[in-house]
Amino acid sequence: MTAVGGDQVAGDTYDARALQEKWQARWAKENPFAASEDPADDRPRRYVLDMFPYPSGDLHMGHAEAFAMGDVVARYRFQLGENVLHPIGWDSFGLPAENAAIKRDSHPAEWTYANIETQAESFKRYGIAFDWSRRLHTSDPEYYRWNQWLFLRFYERGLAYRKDGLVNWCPNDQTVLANEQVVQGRCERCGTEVVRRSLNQWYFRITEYADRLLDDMERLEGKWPERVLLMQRNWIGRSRGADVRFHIEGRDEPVTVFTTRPDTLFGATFFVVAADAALADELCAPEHRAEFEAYRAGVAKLTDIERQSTERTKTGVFLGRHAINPVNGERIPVWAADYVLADYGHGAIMAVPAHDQRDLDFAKAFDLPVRVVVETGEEDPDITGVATAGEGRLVNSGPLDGLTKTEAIPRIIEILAERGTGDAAVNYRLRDWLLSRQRFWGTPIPIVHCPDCGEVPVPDDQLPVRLPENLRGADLAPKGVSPLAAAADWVNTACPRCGGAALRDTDTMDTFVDSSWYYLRYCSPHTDTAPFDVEQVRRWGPIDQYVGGVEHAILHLLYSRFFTKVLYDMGLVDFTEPFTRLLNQGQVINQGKAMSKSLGNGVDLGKEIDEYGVDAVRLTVVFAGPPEEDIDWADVSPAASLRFLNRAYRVMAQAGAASEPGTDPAAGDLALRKATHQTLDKVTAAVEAQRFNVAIARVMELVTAARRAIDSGPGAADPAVREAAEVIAVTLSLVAPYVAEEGWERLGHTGSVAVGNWRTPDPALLVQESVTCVVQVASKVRDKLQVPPDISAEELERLALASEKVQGFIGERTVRKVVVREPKLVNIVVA
RNA sequence: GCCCCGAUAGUCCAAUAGGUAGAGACGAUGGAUUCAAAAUCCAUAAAGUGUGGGUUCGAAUCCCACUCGGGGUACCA
Repeated sequence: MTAVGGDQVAGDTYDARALQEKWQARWAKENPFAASEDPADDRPRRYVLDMFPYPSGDLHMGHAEAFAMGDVVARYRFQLGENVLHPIGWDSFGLPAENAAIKRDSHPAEWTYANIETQAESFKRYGIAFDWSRRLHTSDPEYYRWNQWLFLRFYERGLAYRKDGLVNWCPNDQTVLANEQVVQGRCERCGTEVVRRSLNQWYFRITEYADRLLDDMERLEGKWPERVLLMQRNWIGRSRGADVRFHIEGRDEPVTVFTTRPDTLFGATFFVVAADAALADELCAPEHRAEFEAYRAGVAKLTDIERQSTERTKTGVFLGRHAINPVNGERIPVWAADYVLADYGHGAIMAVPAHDQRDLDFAKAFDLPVRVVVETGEEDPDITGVATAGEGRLVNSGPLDGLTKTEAIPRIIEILAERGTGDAAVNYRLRDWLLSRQRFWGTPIPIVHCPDCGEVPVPDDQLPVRLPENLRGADLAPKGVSPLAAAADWVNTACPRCGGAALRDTDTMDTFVDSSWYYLRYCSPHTDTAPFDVEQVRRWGPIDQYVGGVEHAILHLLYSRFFTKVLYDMGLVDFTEPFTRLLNQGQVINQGKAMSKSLGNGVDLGKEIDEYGVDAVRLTVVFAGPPEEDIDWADVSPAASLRFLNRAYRVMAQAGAASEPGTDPAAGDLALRKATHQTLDKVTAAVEAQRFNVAIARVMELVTAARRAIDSGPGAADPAVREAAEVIAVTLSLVAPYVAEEGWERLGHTGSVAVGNWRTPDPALLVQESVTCVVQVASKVRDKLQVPPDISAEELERLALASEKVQGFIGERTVRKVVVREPKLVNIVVA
């Protein structure tokens, strides 16, 4: 190791591994990143949270990126001297642990907790500024006990309930899934095609909160990524329209349908009931029974993918019944079909083939009449097969004739309401959250089924209902019912109400329940009398900055928002949105493809760290581009990051060797001082705006400026060089904590650089005495002038016109107009 | 199909409220250093902003259409 630039400083290339060990030990001892609970501590409080990891193995590149981003935010807040809460824990219930246990003939806890330890060690090496004392694992009984407690509170409020219904069933994982966990007709985790099964399951009544979940998003505007808000809005899918009641011949009760186009009611030519709805079964006339049953059986066999294919031609059967259109008394045939969904609206529709493509496709398939009721000027849908949806006047619609859609909708609703056959109505695409799972490694549902008392909640003082510990390996294999059912001594229990023999509910909760409120538990992780200490949550909540991947855009984020609103209604939290700001970091990919084991193109985080060191890896992921964009590992260079860090380190080491801390920078080189303060100003702005890659570019400039000052300027001993080096250490600490600490120490400081060292730029050093003004003639740059920044428009115009170059370009032409944007631009418009 | 987002040197990316297209980096080329190489340092070249229109004194930035890429959603009545 030879010193460069003439300064003999020992070790001017840093040894990443040695620094990592040295500073990890120091941080472990000094605990600089613990949040203060002292009520007298009046520093601003800041809650920064990364979505907690699932312990699937060791940390990988994706974690490296996500946590590096979150740490920039947290460390910036630490540097500002704020009281920062930046905790870590594990989302440690879930299927992979169970599958591993089956394979290894062990208990899921073994695999889970071993992985957690591995990840914890890796996080420590990775240098994330966590408060380790708040660590939690959702699979601990001390944690999941409160899932049960919360479930019971939801149950008391009618927000947790059981119902029969068609549910998504994954044949591979042998469990039901929530709607949110079915992606394109496939199981979100294993990719198996999901089928529908009719089962009795537990649900959370999230639909009751649909309006609030939707409307409260207004307050997240500008603070959450626009696309996440959009995805949630679409997912909730509020549509406004009307409920219309149709009398069915031979049935006492009318059947209600929901429509967003009540204005087209006069165009309804048939009526369709979801084939798998109970209503279809009930309405079916005896002479059509056989045909209907055959049809229904065929539909039940289809997977969601087959069923949802838009290519598929419409199918259905006539039920041998007729409905009466409430506005014109027309008799229209009632059909059963699978294009109508049993669980949306009322599971039945009025079909208006002229103005709805699906209804038209059906009408064409079964030769049903098509009646145009909106004159849009488009071709006859009965001929073209294309339903018309444009604007136009209503026709063939009695009292609505001549009206536009916007006029007709309120009018028809009024008419329906007067006759008592309809009302304005709202429907949502969002369904209730199916929360039971037929798997082992999750939170047992704290309900006992008693032959006499029915469904009985387990009393709070008997919580937690612990998972049995004697099941392992093959005992956990999926059988279509929860493995818990096999634990006879666990299942058989006394009814909490009557004391008689009863059975425990054997399903476990969706693990998204765990993650819906974990952020609250961090505020008081050791509380054992409640899920969280209400006072502590009042102090810390809500989260100022949440960081995580877009894959949770609807799942976790929607559930967590729902939980927060319920807890607000219960008076346990005083805010209604859990995550004030959200940052979605991108993914790390390789050569254009997602990294995967099967492709064998994975980048191993451990190897990268061994080769380049933690700081270089962190710098690489943060510098690669805007945080929300994907990083292709083929496009980045950790080697280059390491080179830069060495350069920065050398500047700090040389400045440290040449001067003492506390040197007054005022006497230093003015140009470098200005560069330092400009950098500080720009880095602060970039970090605040979450443009971390730009912030790093600014630090790079300062390193270059300091390098030059040492080599060919005032030299390493100049106070301005020390000032620059210190600012380099402080700003670099957000991404390269080890180099920053070591550099800070080399600069002669004894404490950690990481906390409370951010500086405010000196405004006097930010003002520039002259700026470059561009003078354009006909929008082309023809001259540049050095002018004072506070120059007046008149003066600048005079100077610009006085320029010889400019005059040369104006020539004989007349000046029509002079646009002056002092102090940076003048544009002379010529004829 | 519908709805969003994006496209800037060979590559990744910058460009306050339209106002000099280049901050930073990778790579390339040349040079210094070296017996040579690595490392280090210095220098240079490189696009007119996906395409076509429009608004404007002036457009990467605003508007319209299209192309390509990415994402969401999929019979939601």
